[in-house]
Parts: sequence; structure tokens; C-alpha cells
Amino acid sequence: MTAAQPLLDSCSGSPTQECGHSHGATGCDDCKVRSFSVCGALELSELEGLDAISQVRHFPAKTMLFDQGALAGSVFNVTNGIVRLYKSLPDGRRQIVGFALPGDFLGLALSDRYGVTAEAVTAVKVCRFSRSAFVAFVEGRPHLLRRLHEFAGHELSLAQDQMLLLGRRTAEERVVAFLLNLQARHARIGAASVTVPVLMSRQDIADYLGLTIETVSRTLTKLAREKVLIIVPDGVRLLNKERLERIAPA
Amino acid sequence: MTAAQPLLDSCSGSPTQECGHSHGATGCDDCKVRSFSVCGALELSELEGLDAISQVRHFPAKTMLFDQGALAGSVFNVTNGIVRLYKSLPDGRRQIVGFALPGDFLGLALSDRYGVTAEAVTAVKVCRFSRSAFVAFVEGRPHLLRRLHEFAGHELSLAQDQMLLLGRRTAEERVVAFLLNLQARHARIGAASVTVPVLMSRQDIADYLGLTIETVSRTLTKLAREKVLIIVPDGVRLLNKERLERIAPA
DNA sequence: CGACTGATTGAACCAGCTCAACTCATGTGG
DNA sequence: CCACATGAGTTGAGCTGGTTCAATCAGTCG
Repeated sequence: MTAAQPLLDSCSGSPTQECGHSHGATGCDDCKVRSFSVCGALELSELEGLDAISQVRHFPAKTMLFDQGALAGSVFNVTNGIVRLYKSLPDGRRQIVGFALPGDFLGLALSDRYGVTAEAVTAVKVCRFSRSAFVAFVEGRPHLLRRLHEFAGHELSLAQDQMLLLGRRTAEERVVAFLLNLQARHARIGAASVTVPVLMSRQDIADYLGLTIETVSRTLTKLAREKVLIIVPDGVRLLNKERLERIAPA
Repeated sequence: MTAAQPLLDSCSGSPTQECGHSHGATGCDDCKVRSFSVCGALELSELEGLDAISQVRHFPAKTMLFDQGALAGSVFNVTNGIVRLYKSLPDGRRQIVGFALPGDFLGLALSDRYGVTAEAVTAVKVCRFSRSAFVAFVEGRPHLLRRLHEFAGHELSLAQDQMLLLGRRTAEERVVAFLLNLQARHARIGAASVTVPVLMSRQDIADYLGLTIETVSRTLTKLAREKVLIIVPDGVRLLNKERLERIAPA
């Protein structure tokens, strides 16, 4: 893992950042993720207010959005790309607790410190909000708070599924569950396909599934040998979904 | 594991249930967990309204409060005892995703189905609310919703810690982290002590830590042999907390 | 007392890890 | 255009932490 640099709260004129507010064509009006993101709870009339406190920001692949333990100055809505969220131990062991896809919100808890580190897996585009401005915006809009709470409840449920996976599933079950999951998530954001894009590295997958890179690789190879999937550049083609679903039940 | 029977939504006159509303001496006024439970967000004037929709209920050890996947008719505030929350696989493998102690809220997500199964580890006392009544009560009290959201954020953070534990920690680290955690939680609810009550079975601990009962037992024995703790009936006495904290780092 | 349940201990095993070699792109600069 | 470094992924071979299977122990209840 190369070190990821924080790019937050600096408007140093880097070509990867747009610091102006994003009204008009780049605003919420034509946002592709709005309907299934937290913003979907807002009336059109309220969107303007949200727009006013949001900034569009770009993070190149492998750069850090924020670091575990740091003061949570911002919250984010991912609009493009993939973000990995992880915790690590002092000796370097790492556990990825989730991948954020377009429509996902970072900083749901609205707590004053980040509980995880967030890094761009691919180039990433986000709507950034200062946390204080966002909290103020939520204040007096209980329907938005309710939506945030629904999202948090969903996250919690996913986390519990992942605990079951990490605590009790075999390597093969983990890999298959991961791929099916990824496919379902891509479908939900309007990219349904038997070919699932897998843009994160084997190391990322391993750190997400509590395995080693070798075990992930061997398991994928085995599944390919058994013709339930084909490994393609930057993805996987799921040939036998029924069989996959039998491998990774409930 | 013996089968646990659901005891919900039936007021059949069982001696373990109190079906009347609990005003007066048994109400919120003198509730020992109020300050650190979700109810702590309410004004004294609002407590009456909450009291009016709450029922005190008792669950004997090993009985089920609710089942994963069932319609969520009720939400609960635990006031006494310990509840295990778990998910299981069709073949019987089980992952306990958390233990609820007094002050903990069950059904935080307010979703329409329970995501986990809840069973009493010890005899348990709860405040029960019908979910619809509780949701209606929350409606129009954004400070309570905010409190629920804070609790959910905290739960999410704990879940992420547990993912790190399950995915990347060794057996010894898991057991030690569990004991330190339990001690800290007991301290927070006003029962700080070097002797930590461990009222759940070895099987429960194993299913929480993603280990087998034998590994939990061996690990505890080893720690006792090394004099960092003593195993006592229904608990553990932590002798060398510094050393324990070195075993299970942040 | 005997029966039962939960916990401990021992011994053999194995799923996944470690260590190491190799492949295959992609990039770089002479 | 080739030589060669670099980094991600794959594959092999051996090892080991934790599991599995099995026996024993220790309370507790009837």
C-alpha cells in the first residue's frame, strides 16, 4: 500500500479540486445519484439550500479522503468512483469495513471524529459538505434526519451481515458473497450486468474478507476452473448465478 | 442451544409478563438506565408520554425476544439482564453480533423487520414499546430522533471494531478484547470492578468472537496460567490490565 | 446418588497462511 | 525498439493456528 495523502480542506488550486459552489448544470438538479442517496429525502425547493453548502471535489485513485481518528470537518456524498473504508491495527493489519459506491454517504454518524479511514480506490467524485453546515442544514429538517437514520440502520445491517461472513463463513463463501453483493449493488445504481466490475485490488478484497491475497486469488481461480465464473480484466463474469447462490446462502 | 420460544405480543397471563402500563413507582421517573439510554434525550415533561406507551416485560433466561426476519412489532429498552443478538446460517452456524446490556435499545433502526434474533442470556427486564406507537412518539420530537441516530452511529462504530476483530485479530487478542470491552461496558453502567461478570456461556463467547468453544476455553486457561487473570464462577478477575491492554491494542 | 449440562483438556487434522518463485502487464529511458 | 525495472496477480509447497473429535471433569438438579 503506498501512502495516501489527505487532500481535505485545502483549496491549493490543484486541478483535481473544484472549490467553487456548484450551481446550475453541475448542481443537484441533474445529479444521477440523488434519488437513491440521502438527498433523495429533500424537496426540490430544499435542494437549492443543500446545493449552496456543497462543493464538488475530485480525488485521484489512492488518495485519502479522511483519516481514522481525525476531526470530522466534512461529510461526503459519493457521486462517482469507489472508496474503501478501513480500520487498521498498530502493526499494519488492515480490515476494510466497506466499499462506498456512488450514492453512498460518508460521515453518516455525524460524529465529531472519523471512525475509519477513507481512500479513493478509483478516481472519485464527491459532494463535500462542511460537517457543521450540514448538521445545521439537517437541524429543522427531521425528514432528512429520518433519512440519514434509515441509511445508518441499513449500514448497521450490512455490518452485521459482514460480521457473520467474517466470523463464520469459509473462504469460498466469502468470495462468492462478495461478488454477488457487488453485482447487486451495481444493479441498484443502474449498472446491472452479468459482468461485475471489480476495480479494487486483490489486496483490498482480501482485507475486506479477512483473508490473504493468495487465498482470494486461488479461490477465484478455482471458481473459474469450475466454470461458475470467468475472470476478465477489471472484473468477473458470473456464469452460474444459481450455483453461486447455493455456495453463499442467506 | 435449546430452542428459545418467542414471548412477544401475547398477554396470556404468564407470570413473566406485566401487561399493564407502568406508571408511578415502576415508571420512567426512577429508571436506573434512563440517563444513559435513549430516553435520556427526553425532558421530564415528555417522559410521561413515553411512559404511557411503554410496558415493562420480563423474559426468563434463554427465551427469545424476537426472531430475525419477523415483522418488527415492538422495540425495546433493556433495563436489566443481558440479551444476545445473533444471525445464523441455514446450516446452524451462528454469529452473535452483540450483547445488549441495561440501557441498550433493541430495534434502533426502526425498520419493519428484525435484522437479528434476540434472546435473553440471563433473566431480562425491558421496556417494551409497540413500534408504531414509538415511531409516532418520535415523530415531532427531532431531539429524540437525533439521540436514536447517535446511538445508531455508536452501534455502527462498534460493529466496525468487531469486523476488525473478526477479520484480523488472533484468538488471544479476541478473548482479551472481549473481556476488556465487557469491563468497560459494565463500568459505564455503574458496575466498575476488576472482577468482570461473564454471564454468557463459552459457546456464546465463541459465537461472538468467531472461534470455537474449545479455543475460548484454552485461551482463558492460558491467560489464567500466565496470571494475567483468574477465572471465577460467573466471571473473570482481571489481574494485569496493563498486560491485557498490550495484548489487545487499539 | 445418578443424570445432565457446561467447561476443560488432549491429540490429530486441515483450511487458510506464509514464504517463495514465477507470470504478465505497464512503464521508462538509453 | 529493446533492455529492464516495477507492481499486481498467480501458483506451488510446506507450515500452523485454530478446529475437530473425543475423553474427562465439575457443578447442579431431581
